[in-house]
Amino acid sequence: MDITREELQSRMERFEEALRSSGIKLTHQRIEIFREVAKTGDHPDAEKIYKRVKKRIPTISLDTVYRTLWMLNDMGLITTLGLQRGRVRFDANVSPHHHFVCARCGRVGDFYSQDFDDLEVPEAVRSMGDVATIHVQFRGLCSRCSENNRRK
Amino acid sequence: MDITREELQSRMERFEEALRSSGIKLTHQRIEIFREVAKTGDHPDAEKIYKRVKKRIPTISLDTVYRTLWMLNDMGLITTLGLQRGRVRFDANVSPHHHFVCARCGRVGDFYSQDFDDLEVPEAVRSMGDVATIHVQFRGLCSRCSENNRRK
DNA sequence: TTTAATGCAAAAGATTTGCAACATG
DNA sequence: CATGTTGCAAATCTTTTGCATTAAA
Repeated sequence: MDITREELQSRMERFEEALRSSGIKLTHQRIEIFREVAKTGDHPDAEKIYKRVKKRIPTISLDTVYRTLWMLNDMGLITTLGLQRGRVRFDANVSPHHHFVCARCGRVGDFYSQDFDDLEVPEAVRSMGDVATIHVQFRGLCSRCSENNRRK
Repeated sequence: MDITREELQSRMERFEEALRSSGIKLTHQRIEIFREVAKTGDHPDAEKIYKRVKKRIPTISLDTVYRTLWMLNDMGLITTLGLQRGRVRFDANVSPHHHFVCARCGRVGDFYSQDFDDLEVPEAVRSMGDVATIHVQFRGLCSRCSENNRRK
């Protein structure tokens, strides 16, 4: 589930502009780390991103990957999903979208729905704070896992 | 945000029955660990649960807490939320409900909504797998954090 | 009594930090 | 050139595991 060339281009531009306007340096490693998260539709964890970037920057270190990912998260350029035991996964798709998560293997599928984006915020929630984003998550067995199930 | 005496009672009974019918032993520590998660409306992590149970069972060990929590999760008696960096939180409220999460401090508020429980599963999701649960999550600044903000 | 569960200590895994060397603006 | 950023190594924090001991059924 990869992203189009145009979408990637536009994410990269948004990223470079955001860093520049915050006075944060555009380093080689930051660019490659963001590109790696931005170009894929899967939701990699820090280790996976590290391995992929390492192919292009062999001297990069895992802690730089972490530092960069959390910085990008704090700037709102990527988001995190906490879906598996003790491991955070990152998502460069910051446009409103929703997820299907496989309860067995952790596989995540994105989907879009204007109806879900526009869901009304209940009164009970408004009293808790200012809502910025809404996110709907379905859980269940993905088709691959339920096939494996049947075969047993 | 604590639970009524009746609700706690009913959760405890469901728990004991579930273990008994699976042939899993009802140990002192399992009972106290479950009670601790069941009786609170906050969404504690393993460490917090450990500290609380330790007051009543001073010799309990952290690994027993972990083992028990994951077992309860696998049995569907509690669920997990992955909301903070590298730390899993547990929730004994398994009836359908939804969350407001503070983007800054991680505070979680529960709310109920029949409308959200009944949201229609889009075609795009049905093709990914069999949906078992739906969960809507709002993110934003909680009222406490936005007050602190204003004061600065 | 039998078998599963616990506690301990140690390991493993994930993430963070201090600091000297280095690259960007 | 000044300052922010990196890589390294070590530290820290969270979670898991092996094994002898203990307790539930």
